[in-house]
Amino acid sequence: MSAHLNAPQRDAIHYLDGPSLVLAGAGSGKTRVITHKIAHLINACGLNPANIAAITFTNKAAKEMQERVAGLMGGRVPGGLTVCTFHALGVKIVRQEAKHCRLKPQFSILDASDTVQIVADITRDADKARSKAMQWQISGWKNAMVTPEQAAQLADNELASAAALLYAEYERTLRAYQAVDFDDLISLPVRLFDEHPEVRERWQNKLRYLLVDEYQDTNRAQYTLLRHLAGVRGAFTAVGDDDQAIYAWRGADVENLKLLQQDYPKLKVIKLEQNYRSSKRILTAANTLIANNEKLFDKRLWSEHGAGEQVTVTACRDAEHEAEWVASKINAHKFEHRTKFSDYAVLYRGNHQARLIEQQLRNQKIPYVISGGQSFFDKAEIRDLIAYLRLLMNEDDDLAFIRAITTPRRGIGAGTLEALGSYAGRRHVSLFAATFEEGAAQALNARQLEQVQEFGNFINRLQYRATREPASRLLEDLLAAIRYEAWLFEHLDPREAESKWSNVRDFVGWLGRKGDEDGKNLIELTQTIALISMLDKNDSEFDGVQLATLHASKGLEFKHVFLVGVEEGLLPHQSSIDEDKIEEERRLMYVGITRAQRSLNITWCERRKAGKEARTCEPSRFIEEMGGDVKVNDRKSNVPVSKEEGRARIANLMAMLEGRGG
DNA sequence: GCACATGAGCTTTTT
DNA sequence: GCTCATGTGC
Repeated sequence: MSAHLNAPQRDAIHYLDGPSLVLAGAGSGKTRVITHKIAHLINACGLNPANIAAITFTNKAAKEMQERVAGLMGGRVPGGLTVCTFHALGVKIVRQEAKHCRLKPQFSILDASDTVQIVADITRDADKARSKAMQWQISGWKNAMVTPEQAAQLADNELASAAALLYAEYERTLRAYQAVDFDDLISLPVRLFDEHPEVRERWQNKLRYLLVDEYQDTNRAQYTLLRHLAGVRGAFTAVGDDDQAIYAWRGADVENLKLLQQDYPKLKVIKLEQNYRSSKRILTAANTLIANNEKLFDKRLWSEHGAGEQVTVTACRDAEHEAEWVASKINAHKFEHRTKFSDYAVLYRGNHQARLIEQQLRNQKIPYVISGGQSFFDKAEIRDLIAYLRLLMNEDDDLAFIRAITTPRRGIGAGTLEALGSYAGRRHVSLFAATFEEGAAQALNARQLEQVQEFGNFINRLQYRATREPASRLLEDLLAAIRYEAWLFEHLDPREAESKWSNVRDFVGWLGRKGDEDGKNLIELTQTIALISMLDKNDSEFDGVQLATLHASKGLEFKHVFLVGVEEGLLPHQSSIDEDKIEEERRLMYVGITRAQRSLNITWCERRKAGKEARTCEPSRFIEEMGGDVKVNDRKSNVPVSKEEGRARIANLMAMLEGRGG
């Protein structure tokens, strides 16, 4: 096993005398280092798996880490081993220590749109963009461990001052709902450990060795949490690459790399510079591009691979043609090289770009998977259902109460809710609790009271059953009781209702199976729902082209990569150009390039629709910065007229026939 | 007082 | 294309 490891990798794995930082270039085997180190700690050092935690930033990375650890450890993740995201670890801590955080263990986790709505509710401001900006500001403060009092001092513009005024009430509102936002999942444990040394010690003794993936993406709060957990022992390995820092917008600070050296003077720094992933031409393009950035640590990636295919740059007429070209190219390439669909990835800057790509892939009968998945939980029908689940778990969750009681419509509208809300506000109780108070009879008229209490009783009955019956049966009964399917078909056109209902079926089926597999009831499932992404389940088996944002692609690799929309204004994004944040965009491009093993195709559009108007685009400066060893495709051949498309269709058909025959 | 229909505006990246 | 915001009928 060790035979596959190079010298620096072995050093990184075997070094256990103190804190270490592994600077791992793209494709240099950093996941291999982390997973082998876990195996080493357990097998060679005799550490109990329950005392080890590997922390990642995304669910996807956590899942891959688990699979690879299992691969090293005889097919199973060792019992008790923690491999999860920062936020999932935060949830675990806050749930277990809920009373110290003044929360009940069944607190709700709010997502981005919930928190924006809370800000809007507090300000009674209909301007959603402004609410969003203020929530953004508050989130930034929380990530930087800035209190409401400090925020008031720091605020240097009108919006920030307004947000500072809101901040404290925002926090009070969350607590009143017995809810936390994503930022709390990090900052609450930090505060907990600040205030309760004995709790901190307990966790330090539980998690005796920490491995942190993508360290360059930690924000201040996450770093503080890491320090609390690592304590003076400093038993941790942080793995990161400053060239792949792409989360500054979320408060990540590459300075944390420097800070680590300051705070742990004995920090052992190990560099991994041999790239195992990409052919030389791709690696050279990546190196040449990233050389345009100021470097924090000097690092030079090299590879033993051959030169490989030339990187291609293709200009397309517009985004439709771009998508069409990519789809045709995949079909043709697959036929020619006898590859699998899952060997291909299409990467893009923004989620909205996925739509056109999806359309074209469907047109050309190419199977695909979209990673990211968050958007699935953002769909109205899924949020409807989650509102019920959240309410079952935590009846103080007023946001969930309002959404559930009004969806589907059951004769309760704004008027009723306003009356109930103002009564609940006077009594300082949740909407749900107010429903059953005697005083509610004065606040509401007889019909309103009856309807509201009927709903309350309905929820109570479900709650009673939720801890006693299998999740799948309860979900079925819930859907039947609220007549969700009928409601969808009554007020939407059949196609839309069909699609929404099918999403609901997917979600319910998935949740039910998960409950049965893990032996969890509905309440327990709901506790983790905000943090998991459902699309994690099927990607290993399914043969489809991978669609992902550049951010979501980090940590993954593909034989053949298509990087689309590489234009000024998109990559680098206009807002980054305006704010002079080009370097992070360049790193994003670097991440995209370094995903590719064998071939890299870059496309850009001469015209792109921005809202209604189509506007003329320039190729991204990054294309030039990659150096001259690229093949620029002739523009005429890129307009996929019927000939190209026809050829692709035939190729596709033949591939299908071939598959059927043997 | 409530539900439904139409229209406008918006899209950077994630937990 | 998809959500939210506002106006009209029951």
